Amino acid sequence: MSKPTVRVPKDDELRWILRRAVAEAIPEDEFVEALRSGRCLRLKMGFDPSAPDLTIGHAVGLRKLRQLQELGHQVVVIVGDWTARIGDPSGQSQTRPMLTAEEVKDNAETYLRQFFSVVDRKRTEIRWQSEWFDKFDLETVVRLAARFTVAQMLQRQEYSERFAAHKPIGLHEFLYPLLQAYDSVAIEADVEFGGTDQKFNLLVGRDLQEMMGQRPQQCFLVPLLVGTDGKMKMSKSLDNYIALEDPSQEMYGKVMSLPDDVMMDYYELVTDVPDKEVAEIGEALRTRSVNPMELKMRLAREIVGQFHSGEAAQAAAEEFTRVFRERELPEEVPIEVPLHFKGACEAEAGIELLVMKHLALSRREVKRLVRQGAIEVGGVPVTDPLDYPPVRPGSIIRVGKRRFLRIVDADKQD
RNA sequence: GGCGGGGUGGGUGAGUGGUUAAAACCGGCAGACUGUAAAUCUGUUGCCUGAAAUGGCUACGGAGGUUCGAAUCCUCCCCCCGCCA
Repeated sequence: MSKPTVRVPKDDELRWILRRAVAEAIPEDEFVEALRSGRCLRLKMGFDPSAPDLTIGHAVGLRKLRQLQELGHQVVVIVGDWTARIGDPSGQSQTRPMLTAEEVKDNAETYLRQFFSVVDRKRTEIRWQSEWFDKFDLETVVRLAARFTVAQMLQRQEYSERFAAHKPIGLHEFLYPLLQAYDSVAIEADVEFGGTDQKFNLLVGRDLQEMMGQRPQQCFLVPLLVGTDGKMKMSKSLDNYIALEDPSQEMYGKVMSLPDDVMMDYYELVTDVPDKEVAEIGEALRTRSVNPMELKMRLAREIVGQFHSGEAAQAAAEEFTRVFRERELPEEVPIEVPLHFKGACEAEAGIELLVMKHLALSRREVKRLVRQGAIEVGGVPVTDPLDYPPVRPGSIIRVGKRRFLRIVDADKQD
């Protein structure tokens, strides 16, 4: 493996790396020194292949990795195929079902595909925990566990909170930080990356390396991105996330659905809009000198542009305006419903259709929607649950603001 | 091992024999308004049938039982939490 040459960042670049979208670097002076040393750093980032969808919340950390790669540093991504079996004890973590080897492999693949949409694959080493943990025997595990105390574990907020709230803490959960820490030893990490919720785990890694005679890693913590609900951290389980692989249209819409007052977090954490400009936008928002919608549209374009393309962002913006501001029909309605017209030019389309196509959960819900005036067929609002206007091939059924269905002639399909 | 507390709808959580498909809040959905899928306001929010209903079905950890009737009472089981050991 050829040693990549490492570039030492200038002051303004260093400031960007260290200040923008960063919660904490521990210890910061060590980290700065490391960057200035010209040494190629091994940047560790681990993940559990249990829920493989990456969100733009994850992108905050990945973008940092990318920045450092640009300087020539080496990323080491660790597939947590062992820790995935334990489940990171975040908040209300339930016991997760054990994944089969096959599922883990699939999930890891999916994860990495998304990971490399931000991180440079060429400067990344992929390692699996099983490389070292498969060789562990009970004695090794016991010795590892013996290095830490319960009191130390209870320092972690998640544990202490659960403990205080009389919520169960499985013994094996204490193993989680230990395994993650050992990863750092196994790959001789220089810096480990994670969200602020990972602080404890990363610090355990730092301690363990030192105990085992290695140079202790620095911990680089990025802020957690708040979810689209504007309250909780973005996560798949809370269903308040924007996935890296969300289609451009949906990604755009989800950004537009952010509460106005979390926009600035997004500007700072997931865009490269320069600090000065971000500050100006923040000011405009505070003084209400600009319609917040304008600022949010800019944000949505930045984000879609980054994870898709400029053209996709442009198209999404136009489509958004058409559908939501002008309440016109979208350019394309992806859900098609083949109906048999049998030569006739019109046909009946009942409520079953909407249920079948998952535009509603039950027939009951459809009736409710009708009562609320949410359904229109071919531009005509449905007012009577019993009386649906007839449809023609090409008719569009609209449910609420954003659910659409297009009727096609089944007999003319192949 | 001993004693005590607890398991309710997507979430939090009230409810101790009928008026309870189950308060309240959150979330979800819809409508109005807005140059945002923002905010705000209003409505709605188990399923099936029905024009509608004082119609049916499913539901309060699990299995049985008492009763005309049970989320509510009894028995056994499973799980969680605390204190003591």
